[in-house]
Amino acid sequence: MESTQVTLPPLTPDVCPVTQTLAFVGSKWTPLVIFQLHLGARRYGELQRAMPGISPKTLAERLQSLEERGLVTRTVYPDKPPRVEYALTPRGHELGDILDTIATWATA
Amino acid sequence: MESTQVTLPPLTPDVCPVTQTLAFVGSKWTPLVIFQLHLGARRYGELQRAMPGISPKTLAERLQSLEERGLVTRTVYPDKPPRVEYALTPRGHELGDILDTIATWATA
DNA sequence: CTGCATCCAACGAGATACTG
DNA sequence: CAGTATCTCGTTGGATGCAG
Repeated sequence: MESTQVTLPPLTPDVCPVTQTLAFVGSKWTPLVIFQLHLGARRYGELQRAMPGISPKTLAERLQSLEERGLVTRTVYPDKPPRVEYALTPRGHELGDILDTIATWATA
Repeated sequence: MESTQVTLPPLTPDVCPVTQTLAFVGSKWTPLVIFQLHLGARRYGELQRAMPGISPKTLAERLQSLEERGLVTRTVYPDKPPRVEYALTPRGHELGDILDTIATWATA
């Protein structure tokens, strides 16, 4: 082969899949949310307590974005009081693995 | 082994190496700059032409940040007119490889 | 050619209070 | 418990003009 065939993106940020991915996971708190869920399913309140300083608004936003992108599932158990559990999808765990790689690189 | 040993980060964004890395590469145009340099050394003007729409200010900012973090080298050839060449360091190429991985994941 | 200085508009994210 | 609604502020990045 002549080049390593990585589906070379067009050169504007809006249409580059890598740029879009990184802009998304680069938003504040997102990596930590993924890390938490990579360890296992978590409830809303657990996540909030695990990440001191995150606002409810931001946490909800992150979880919704992740759900829209098919990276997490949201499961509602109609208990009383209500219980909602978040978990990574297989594709979300793949991303979690990539974050692990970055962690290794960043701390080397 | 019991867990995959990834030096679990503290749970606030400011001190998480992964968060810092992703916030940085997630800034606009940065992935594309790295991509370009991952293919080979480039001059300032070449980069600007390769990425239509990037402003000189932003390009300069990105290159300086990358240099400060030890990911690119800046070489000045005292020609007339002046010529400046940018290239990835070994560590920069490692990051480039990670971006390739993300590209594969993102386009799968 | 390779940048730096300035000004400005847009977006992201925190604080806080309130609801199903 | 699990969010939503506002409001506000800081930062990012684009446009432009000037300098070495």
